[in-house]
Amino acid sequence: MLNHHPRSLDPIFQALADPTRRGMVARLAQGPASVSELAEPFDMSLPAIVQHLQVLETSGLVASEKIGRVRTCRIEPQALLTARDWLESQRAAWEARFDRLDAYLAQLQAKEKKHGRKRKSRA
Amino acid sequence: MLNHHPRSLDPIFQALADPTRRGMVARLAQGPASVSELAEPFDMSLPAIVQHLQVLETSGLVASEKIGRVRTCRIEPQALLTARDWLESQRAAWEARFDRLDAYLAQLQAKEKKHGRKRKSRA
DNA sequence: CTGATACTTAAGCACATGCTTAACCATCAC
DNA sequence: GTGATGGTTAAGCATGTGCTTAAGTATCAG
Repeated sequence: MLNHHPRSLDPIFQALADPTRRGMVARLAQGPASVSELAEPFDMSLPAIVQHLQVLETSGLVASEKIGRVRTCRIEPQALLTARDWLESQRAAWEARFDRLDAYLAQLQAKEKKHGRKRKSRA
Repeated sequence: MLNHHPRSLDPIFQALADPTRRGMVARLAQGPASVSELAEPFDMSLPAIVQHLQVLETSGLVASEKIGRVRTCRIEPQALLTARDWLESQRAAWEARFDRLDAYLAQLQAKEKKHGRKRKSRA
């Protein structure tokens, strides 16, 4: 059984629930960038950008390292995978139940065609 | 080119950034449920549950219909897919850049050796 | 050294979020 | 009708979020 409710998903989804932070993630998916490079597309003060960056780092989606006076940020793909896998497992669960329902309905119809009386008992 | 920053991702990720709401999504992935059924696993007042449900509905992750006095909720798989696909596209972008970097490094190494054989550096 | 660059820290503020309790409304069973 | 069931609405409150400006630190360029 998969672990469906790890608390670590909280900060990941929280971090992704903001267009500025998603923009940063998308930028970093193309390769590492400095803080100012990350800030450039956004009409926002640098402290605001740094705060977004802290949210991303705390969530584990981004890591960074300071060399000289430049902080270089890179994406942390494992956190991305953690979120994607949770979503995928939910989708898969939904589809499995959909398929079971579908099979059940097909069976119902098949039996009705033949005899119109016999029914499977399982729900 | 895919549209990477639709605003509709905001409420979806926001909705998923809470363990109670993820629990409800996981429950609904197994099949429809009433409000009280959804509330049952959580140590929380019913109005709180209904508020979480509203967040899920506004995000498009869940839909519901009231029949008699019972509101039946079901998952809305398209919203789940929207979120999953964004994550997957970021992961894919990261991997593509990783592969390009890898190829570049391999090429560098080949040139350095002048006559050296090609090597895979990503075992 | 001097000044510019690249952040960093601190404080403050408006608004959003996640609960609560109390009261209310609409079925359904009898 | 009465009462129980399932849900809804309203109000309030503590805490969190997303910015801002102002001021500070550390490095590099000359």
